[in-house]
Amino acid sequence: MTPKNYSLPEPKSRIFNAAAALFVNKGFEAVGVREIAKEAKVNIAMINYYFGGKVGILRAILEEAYQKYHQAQASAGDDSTPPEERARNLVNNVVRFFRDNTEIALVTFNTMLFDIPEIMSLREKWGQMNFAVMGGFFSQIGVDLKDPVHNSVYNGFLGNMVKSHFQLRYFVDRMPAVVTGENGPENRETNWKEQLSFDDAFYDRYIDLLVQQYFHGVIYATQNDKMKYNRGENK
Amino acid sequence: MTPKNYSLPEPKSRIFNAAAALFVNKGFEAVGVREIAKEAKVNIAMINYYFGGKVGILRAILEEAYQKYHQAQASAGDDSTPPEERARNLVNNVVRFFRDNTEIALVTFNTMLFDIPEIMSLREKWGQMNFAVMGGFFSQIGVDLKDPVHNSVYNGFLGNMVKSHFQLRYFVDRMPAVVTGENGPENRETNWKEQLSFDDAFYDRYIDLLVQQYFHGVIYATQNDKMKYNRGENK
DNA sequence: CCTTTATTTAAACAAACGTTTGTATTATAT
DNA sequence: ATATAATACAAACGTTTGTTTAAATAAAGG
Repeated sequence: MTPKNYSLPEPKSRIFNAAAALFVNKGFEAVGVREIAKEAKVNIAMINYYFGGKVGILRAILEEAYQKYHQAQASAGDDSTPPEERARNLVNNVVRFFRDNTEIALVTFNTMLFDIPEIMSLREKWGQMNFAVMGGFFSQIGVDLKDPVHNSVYNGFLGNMVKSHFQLRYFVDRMPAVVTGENGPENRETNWKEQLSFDDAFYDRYIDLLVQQYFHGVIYATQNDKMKYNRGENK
Repeated sequence: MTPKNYSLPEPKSRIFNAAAALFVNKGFEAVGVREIAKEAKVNIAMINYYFGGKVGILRAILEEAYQKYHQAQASAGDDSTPPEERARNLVNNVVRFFRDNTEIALVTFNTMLFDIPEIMSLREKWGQMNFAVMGGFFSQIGVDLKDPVHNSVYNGFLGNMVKSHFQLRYFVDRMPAVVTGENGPENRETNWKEQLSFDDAFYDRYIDLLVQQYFHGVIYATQNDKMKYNRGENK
């Protein structure tokens, strides 16, 4: 047996991290235990030993990510917080969450799209938790989640916006920095990448822009909806 | 050999439709050719015969969906169209596209998230086509896609918003209409579903709300961004 | 009607899948 | 030092995978 190499994390976390990276790139179903084991430098039986199997890794990733995401939502303020500040806290927390946990966050959001029998109950449970934790905030800004049209626009709005950004950033981060070949419009994203740093200054401005977009949009849109469709009252 | 049953569509379209439904529910990698063949009532070798293999079905789905999506974007107006009207046309077209092609649209958006070797070039190509077809519109509303922060918020904003709605709607459409058991907060979505019709009236109001949210948000947010960060000028 | 082409089928193939098993090795407790 | 518990390993297992092959059947063309 190979002696332990103390410069590596423990096998369990190596498996977790290797799997997260592979799942975010290829999706859960496309990644096999042999590939994970190779990436984590472990024997494949260790996946069953530490996680009870492949699905066990996914479950561990989802539960860790969701606990953090939920915490990000819940700590954005309460009903005494002014709504714009609460929106800003929320976006700031969610961005922080994605920055610190990009891979498991993306795995979680993307896994929720598909019917994976062993984790479908998590999808339903987390949908309801989102509903419950964000309810106070929506009431503050004039959004009625019991109205299906409001629900369709606003439920998950900010989470999905931030997720989309990090998904695109993840692609960009993995692109080669230098592309040999013609320097034309096709290379626009690569050129853009070379000049780009996803640093605090970037995210300060990103958060500001997103919050303004959201907050000023929602004020006007919900009032216009109320006037135009005589909707918006609690039932 | 079973005689042709003329009440069914041609085998090729049966395979396409069965695969689209399965892919949207479970994801491409989790669906096998035997499952598709069974659902389509064909022999598995026919998947190779008609589509060259499993990936060929996916490619056919993606190409059909993207051609339509691109057309929806491109036909929303041109640079002489007032920007709010153009935004409304765009959202209306995209919603129309999703309503008429829900499954292939969702398959397309969700497949783009993962590295599937045979279709990765499509992802890059379509990212650039989106960039090109939407450029005029963004200029009209004060969004500079060459600014990475603007890009991060606005590139794909409306497409992703509408996609998220249809993704959630797809889950809701597949939920049992009646849940036996306790009638409590856990059943909120089911009760909501019973009262709900995704009819033209729903989408009229949905589009209105989304366009107002977007349009009024973007006007304010880009102006605030310009003032606060001294940004926004073309370079 | 006969020939050619197109479509469908059942069987086979090689590879891959996630899990299990028994053993070896290492770590811990006394 | 010995016994027990924990960890790691290689091999095996039964099943599944997408593709291919050869033959049968149906459809089209002359």
